[in-house]
Amino acid sequence: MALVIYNTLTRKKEEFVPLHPGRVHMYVCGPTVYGDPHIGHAKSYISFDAVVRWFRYLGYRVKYVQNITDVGHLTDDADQGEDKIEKKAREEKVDPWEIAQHYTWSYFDDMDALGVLRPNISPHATGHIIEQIELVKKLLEKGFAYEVNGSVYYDVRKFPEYGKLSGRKLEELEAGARVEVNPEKRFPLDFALWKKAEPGHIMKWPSPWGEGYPGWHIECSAMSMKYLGETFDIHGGGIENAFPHHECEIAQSEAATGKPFVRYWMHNNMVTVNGTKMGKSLGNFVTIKDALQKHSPLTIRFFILSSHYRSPVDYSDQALDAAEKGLERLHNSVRQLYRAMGHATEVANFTPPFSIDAFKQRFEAEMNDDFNTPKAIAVLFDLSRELNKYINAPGPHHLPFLKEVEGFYQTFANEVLGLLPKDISREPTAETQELVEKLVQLTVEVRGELRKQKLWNLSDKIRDELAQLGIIIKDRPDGSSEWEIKG
RNA sequence: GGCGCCGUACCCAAGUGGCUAAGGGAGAGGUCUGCAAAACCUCGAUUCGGCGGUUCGAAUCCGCCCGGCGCCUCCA
Repeated sequence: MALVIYNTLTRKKEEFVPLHPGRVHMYVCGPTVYGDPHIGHAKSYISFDAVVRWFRYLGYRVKYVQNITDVGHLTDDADQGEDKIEKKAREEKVDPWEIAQHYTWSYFDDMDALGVLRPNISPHATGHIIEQIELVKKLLEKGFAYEVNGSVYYDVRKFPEYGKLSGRKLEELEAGARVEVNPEKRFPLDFALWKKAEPGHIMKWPSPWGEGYPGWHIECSAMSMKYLGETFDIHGGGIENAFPHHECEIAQSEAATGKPFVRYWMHNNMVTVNGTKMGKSLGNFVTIKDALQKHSPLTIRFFILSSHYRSPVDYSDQALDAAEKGLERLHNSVRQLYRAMGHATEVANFTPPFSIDAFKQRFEAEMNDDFNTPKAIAVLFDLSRELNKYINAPGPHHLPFLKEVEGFYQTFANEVLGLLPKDISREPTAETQELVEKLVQLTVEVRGELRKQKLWNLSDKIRDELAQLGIIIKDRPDGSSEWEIKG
């Protein structure tokens, strides 16, 4: 079954055909590192993480590039105002390079915690000044840009296709323009490729036009084409960046190379709070670090993947609590599977109680339909229901079959969606863990004796105290007990 | 004002022309249990914001209306 992707450029789902067979070249706009990442970032990068993981499952060799914007992103309207990183640096009374470094690490810390695989290349804008200058020079040579007083602007009227991604026309944009026009611009919608550094500006570089710094949009064109080629497969990012950021990237890149820039544009929708967009400038954001105080990383990941990447999702603690319970249900099922594998055998004349292959096909079909993670998750729940029924039925259970089911969970729940805890199989990782298990086992056995003697007060006390330590005891009908450590 | 999206059970959330409208949470009843937890079984939208229209057939297409949101200025 073919993979189809919703392409913002055509507003249709299209079959994915890679430019180079067997390979996917993909670029996703990374963060501007002037603050701790929030749940909105989590949605974007978890969504594209699932996309990358799915391509890898399908056998593609993925080259995933995600930039770090550490210069050039201005605070206000188009090409006015202050550099966001310099502003933050002034507020915190440190230099801008420290700000960029600090929040870059903060970003990766949070992504690591959420199980987001690192990109293959994480280029920094400040590390690619030369490439950006070269691109600006090329645009000047080709007549798509003009220099005014040490700054260089892109002449959007020279690029007739400007607006093709976001479905806008220049006249409409001009009419709706709400910001004061920079007098250096020939046309209100022209945008900065290079900005002259005003006195006191710290992050600046020499250029053919004097000391200055690159505009925001140019970095993505320069870096994506450097690492992925002048035409590449997929460019992703938040929907709010479709215009103007991605529109400008297209204009710059296609004007410079004369070739199509990107084949498939993918945009994730946003996270809302009480129905309103979560955004840095709105101040209604919840940082990932804050969220992790209340919810586990897997819960956040599960919550994000439970809605489609192109749909908005409303963040609330209640919603996260519900997600946590749902995810726990899934985990219980997998834990039960590992427990059952411990005493399963070969069953003669075994008839499978359900078809694993059918589940696999369903899962693949859902993911191939524009990465429909909510439906893929529903498939996991359906499998868990079937598996629970089988395991709860009188044994013995067929080990090869259970192993196949395990393979399913490992492949799809773990490798593709990243939703299983590392220790889900409860394999002891160290002697100490073994010792803990033996001690708990001993305690549980003693409690079993107490229960036989109907010393309920004492046995309940042991159960409650162990629960306080995170060890949950579950008594079975036949008088034996199971236990597990809750993370 | 321009462009675009959404409105599905108590909550979250799939489904975009045709089998019984996924899945999760919460809830109710049941099995099991000394109790509890977990697990399992059963129940829950004759209906998809409203009103019209197209069609043999629509939650799905078209029109209007109501409500919410996004982009058009920085934001994943």
